[in-house]
Amino acid sequence: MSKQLRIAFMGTPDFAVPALKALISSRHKVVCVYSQPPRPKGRGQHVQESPVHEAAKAAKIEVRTPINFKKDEDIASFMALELDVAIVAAYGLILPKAILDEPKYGCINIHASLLPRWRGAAPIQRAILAGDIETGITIMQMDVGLDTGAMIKKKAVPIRPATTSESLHDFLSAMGGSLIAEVVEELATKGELTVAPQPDEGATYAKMLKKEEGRIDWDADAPYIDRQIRALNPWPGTWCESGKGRRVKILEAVVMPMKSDKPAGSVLDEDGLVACGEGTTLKLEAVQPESKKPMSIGEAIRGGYIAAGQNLT
RNA sequence: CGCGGGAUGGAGCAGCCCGGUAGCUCGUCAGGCUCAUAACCUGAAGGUCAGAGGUUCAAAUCCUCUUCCCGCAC
Repeated sequence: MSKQLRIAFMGTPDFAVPALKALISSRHKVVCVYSQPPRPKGRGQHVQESPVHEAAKAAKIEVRTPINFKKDEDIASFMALELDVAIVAAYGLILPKAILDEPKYGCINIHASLLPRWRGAAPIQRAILAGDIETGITIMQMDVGLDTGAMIKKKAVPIRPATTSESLHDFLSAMGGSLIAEVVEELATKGELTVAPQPDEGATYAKMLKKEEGRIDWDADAPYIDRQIRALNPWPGTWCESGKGRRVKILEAVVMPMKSDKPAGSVLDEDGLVACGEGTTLKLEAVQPESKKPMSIGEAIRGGYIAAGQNLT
């Protein structure tokens, strides 16, 4: 049997938690976890530890939350860990070369796309928004570029018409956990990694999502708006305004085969059919008015939030 | 103490400002109609009005506090 590896885990949001847990339950040793520092968050601005931070604490692993790796002392304490490898998943910090090169086998990243497509911050959402038919997980050796390192392992999953960012996120998150466990075990057994250089050809960048991208432009065609709803769910949410400046999130909708010559944004009937760009139509299924809980379109209409004949903007 | 909205039968709401018998659209149940139906007609059940105090002859409604939920911001 090969040796037990000393691992550091670096990650922040929910996405990274399954990977951390997979490593904790492996035969290897997670000696330290790095995460973004606790910040005021959410309603009430309470200071909250990141999901990875909490998971690490629950497992009684030392957690470090440096602002960045510019200070010598932070680099020194990282070196003092005498790592075999560092596993990075949605950490939220750019790692300097000194850190990348420090562990014996370098730093390995879990990325939620089929690289080189969708390098960057929001690969899951961008893949859905763009209408890709598949995406996946790439495990790669990190280098100084942004998600440009050599690829170790890749696994694809289909994007179906009902796929949302939320469901895809959870699936890829779990898959990332099992893949990284395989890679680490492989590394421990063979003492090296088989890597394939990542081509720049076909590379695209997944820019961070902006709040404003969640606003619906009813002049867009229904298939696009549908992808927008699925891609931006649950964050930042897809929304429009319905009378009186009240904001309404659209949680679910389906593209309908009917055509309409009504102005984009018109609510056509009591079932929530809405006219979109180029004559296409979209039927709303579930919405959430400002200050209210999510509800079906039927409830929203009975509640007076949406009415046939009105214009959504 | 970041800003704001909300809590009323099973669901979504109205009523609150100007205290005085609990209302609407649905759902549920029963009966009717129909070849038939998620349709239509008739009827019924179902609510400590989030909780606790206070004011009042009288509180869903006015005052105070508590709990929970949500949107924004982040």
